[in-house]
Amino acid sequence: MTADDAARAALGERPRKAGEEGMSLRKLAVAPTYRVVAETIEREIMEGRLKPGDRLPSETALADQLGVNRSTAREGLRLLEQTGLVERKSGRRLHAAVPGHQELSSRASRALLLQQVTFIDLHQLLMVLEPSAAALAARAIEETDLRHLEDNVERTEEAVARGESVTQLDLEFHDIIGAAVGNPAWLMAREPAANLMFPAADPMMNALPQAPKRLVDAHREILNGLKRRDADHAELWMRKHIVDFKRGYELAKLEMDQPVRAAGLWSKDQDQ
Amino acid sequence: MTADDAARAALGERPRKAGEEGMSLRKLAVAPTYRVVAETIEREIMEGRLKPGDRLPSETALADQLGVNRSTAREGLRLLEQTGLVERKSGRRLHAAVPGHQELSSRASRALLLQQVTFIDLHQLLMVLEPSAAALAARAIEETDLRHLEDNVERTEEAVARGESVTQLDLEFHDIIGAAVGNPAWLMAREPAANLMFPAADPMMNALPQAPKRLVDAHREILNGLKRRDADHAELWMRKHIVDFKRGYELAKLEMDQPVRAAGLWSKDQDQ
DNA sequence: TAAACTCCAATTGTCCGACAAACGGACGGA
DNA sequence: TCCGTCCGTTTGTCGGACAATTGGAGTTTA
Repeated sequence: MTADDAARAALGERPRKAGEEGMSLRKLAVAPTYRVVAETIEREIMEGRLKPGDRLPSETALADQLGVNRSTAREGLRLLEQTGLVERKSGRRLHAAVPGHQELSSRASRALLLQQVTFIDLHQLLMVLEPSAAALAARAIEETDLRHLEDNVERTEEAVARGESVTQLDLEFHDIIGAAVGNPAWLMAREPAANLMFPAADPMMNALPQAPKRLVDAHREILNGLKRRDADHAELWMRKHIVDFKRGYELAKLEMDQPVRAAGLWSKDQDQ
Repeated sequence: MTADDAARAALGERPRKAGEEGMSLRKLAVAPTYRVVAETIEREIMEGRLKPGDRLPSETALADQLGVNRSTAREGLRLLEQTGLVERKSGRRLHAAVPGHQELSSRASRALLLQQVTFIDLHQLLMVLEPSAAALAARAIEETDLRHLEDNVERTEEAVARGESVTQLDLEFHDIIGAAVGNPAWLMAREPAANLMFPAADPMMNALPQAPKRLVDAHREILNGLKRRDADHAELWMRKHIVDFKRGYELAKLEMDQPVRAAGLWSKDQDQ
């Protein structure tokens, strides 16, 4: 019995010996052991036997339990590490975790880039999502988020006055509203597109002198709506605001149906 | 010079010797080499030096080029493998690839489950997305997709007649429309939620005898709208349809504000 | 000439063993 | 009780090894 077989036995699989007598063509579609390892641990987490926050066994212990070599176990852990199902607390030890929307949406954004998503695509989606987000947020938003927005708008005004770029602050403004909806699914739906579209508007801001001012005004109105819990007002101005993005893009004569290019922030998100 | 240092040198990093004289507190946040490997290859792909479909170097070649051990290179590859940036063509060899929305959205769905997303959350999002999808699809949908929808509706009618479950077909119907929008960002926004909500409606279908019939009727009307390129009609009926989901859930006295549980299809997507 | 077969080198999956560095605690002293 | 030191653990990385599988090159056959 090879160690390979031992591993599969321990994991509840069947050995994949090729030359057995009287066998009926088993052995198809046996996943590599490292993937079986990852799936095993994933199942432990998804089915609640490992709760978020729990420490995972050490690599050696894990390899031992599963009956595989430590290298193999490690490869399985790498798979999970990328998924976000396990994370490092304080450097070393691995803990089970629930994948945050950040990692997932940054990956999704990258995928969209590779899929040659266009400005129009992003705009089409956010044109639908953002106004509704504003309306929903008007009912659900908490005081602290309102303060964050207030603070954000003030900083944006200062940035405009100083002639600095406002894209980052713009992104932040919309993120806060997205989060204020209080719906994890909503966050996940909007974030990949938002992360690409708002930064993609940067060239437009540079080309049109009046654009940043219009942006702040719109943000201000949206914020007013939210503060008054006036869903219609917030939604209306959000819609105007998003429409403005496209109009600005046209005025600046930027190509809307070309694949968007990665904005500057795309190499720094590697660390997490 | 340890091999570790060699690796970092080859990868353009700086060594992380601890006891250098006159150093100014470097060495913080040096990522493990396997991650550097992954990021390096990822950059090759994102910046177009490795185009989708290209074969990656063999593990040994890769390890050699980067000056790291094969085991380390492998761990880096595992990270990418999960991301979907590399995939196996015909079993063995690795090729660069663009992550498909399927892998990403199944991961996202799993994350939503762990984040305790509720039926209300999912419904709130799809209530906004699906009607617009219908309207947009009415303008963009192609003949072949219309045929797929026609086929889908017929199969759904048969399933209803036979008293079989229609959830899978329902999901498929909405997926086709989502795809017909012709917007990768749209797909990514709706799919994670759709994959959870439509199956979550299964218990409701069982509890309410008239529900499947209403579902088919709505699908039929939506399809009619799409065929006539009548965006308003398609959107209207889609809205009714999605509203019905919630109403059905209420009638069936199912808990809408409890975390949705994984539907059956959650263990089969492991193979890809 | 095209299709089928054979065989080998290349590649992957897995294992074994080893070691330095960093971390986490236990332990003992102030 | 607080703090610094010491030691066992754990992780990151390396080297080498081997069986199974595969992609092709080269050869035979239809």
